[in-house]
Amino acid sequence: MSKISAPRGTVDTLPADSWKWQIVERIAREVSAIYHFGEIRTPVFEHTELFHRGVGEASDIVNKEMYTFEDRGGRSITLRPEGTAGVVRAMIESGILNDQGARAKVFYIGSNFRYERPASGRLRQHHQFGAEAFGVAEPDQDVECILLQMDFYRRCGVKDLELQVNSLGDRESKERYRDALVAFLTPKSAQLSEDSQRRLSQNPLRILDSKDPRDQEACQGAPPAGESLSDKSRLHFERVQALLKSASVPFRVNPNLVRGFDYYTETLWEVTAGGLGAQNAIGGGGRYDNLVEQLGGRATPGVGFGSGLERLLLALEGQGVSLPQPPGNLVWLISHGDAARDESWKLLLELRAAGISCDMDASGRGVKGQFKLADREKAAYCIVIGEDELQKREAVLKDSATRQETRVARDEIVAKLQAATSAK
RNA sequence: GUGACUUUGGUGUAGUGGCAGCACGCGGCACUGUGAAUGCCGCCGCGAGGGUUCGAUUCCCCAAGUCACCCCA
Repeated sequence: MSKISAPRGTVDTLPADSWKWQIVERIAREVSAIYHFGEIRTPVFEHTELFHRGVGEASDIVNKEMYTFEDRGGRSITLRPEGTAGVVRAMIESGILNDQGARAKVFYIGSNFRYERPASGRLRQHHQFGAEAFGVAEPDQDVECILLQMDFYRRCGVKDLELQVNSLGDRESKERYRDALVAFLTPKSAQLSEDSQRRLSQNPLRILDSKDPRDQEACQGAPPAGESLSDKSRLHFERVQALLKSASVPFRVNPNLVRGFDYYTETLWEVTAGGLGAQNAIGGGGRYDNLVEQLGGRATPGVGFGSGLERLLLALEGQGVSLPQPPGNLVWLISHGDAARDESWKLLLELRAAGISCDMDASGRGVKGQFKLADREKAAYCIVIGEDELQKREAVLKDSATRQETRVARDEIVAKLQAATSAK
């Protein structure tokens, strides 16, 4: 039979690595709780229209990267390419945002799907930790989200971070900026890259972000976003910066920072990390004050971020930072002879009933082989039972670290191991 | 989506148009009572696929991975 491989751009996470995911996810949940965000879980697939209306028709993600298919009932379904749209949909649908002045702070951990050309740090299924805060239009809320995100990185041990911030302003400021940019670039359209010539009508802000030297040349002297900001938007952005400073979070204002979703207004930000290569963004976010209304909810401001977990893990690896490996407290049962083996089996059940992680060989190896297995599985303790111990109603308890053996009465083994393994 | 490079046991590698070798690993035995020691024996592979050829691991296609662009997490 021929083998079947995992689909392109997907990976399996095996036990040798899954512990890292457990730690990172645990840190995400802990830091979210500290900032008082509650967990939300939404479907992995949604009606395609949600992303067309939410993420935006002009974005590359909606245009050419979505996994869209018709289900057996003839509905157009899309595997979510990002987390925010589904969260907003769920908040509206649940009625949480219906009350005047409603507020909610939620976080999520889950998969996103984009039809991309895979590379290191770029997969077709990737995972994000994200958070969204609804109902507060003040810049303080933007900064709380940024602080949550940066705190998450700090607790994971990521180094060499850079936070870039920018503001596109409210809807009117954004349109004013867009018009100014189109007016500036249209006379130069001939010297733009092919991609950017298309963007000029579709998504002109993206041209600023282009790395093509022709585009960068053409953008020289372009009107900065700040000039188009309304007074309110300018004050908003200034307070974001003031609050970041007062929280001692280093950042850089990047007037060319543009992000891939159409729904952003006012503040937007991106965080890059060293150790990643070309795909060096590990997370980004922004404010989206029109999105809830656009998706059929009562007009409610919102702000949030998404952070890639594969890239976080890659960055840690690239930086030589290792996550704190949880202490092993596995107990391995070793027996000599058939009667002792039966006794070990009974003890195994007792230990497990007492909540102790334990295992034993089931394939009839000799004592040496059983010790080898215990060693390979990194058992913290071994319990050895043979004829002698059986007769005396005892067992030998061996500490793997010190290799010291002590004889323990059969009736006291469970309690003794409970104390030993919980102490670790 | 564009271009370049890469792909050999579980891992790391050598090599060739006709016999695929090494190291680590894994299993057994020496050794039914102590783990990473020693010795012996053994196990596992040319990217699932297609083509050229008398014959392909080797050449071509395809696939997958990596890098840059692109995009973004």
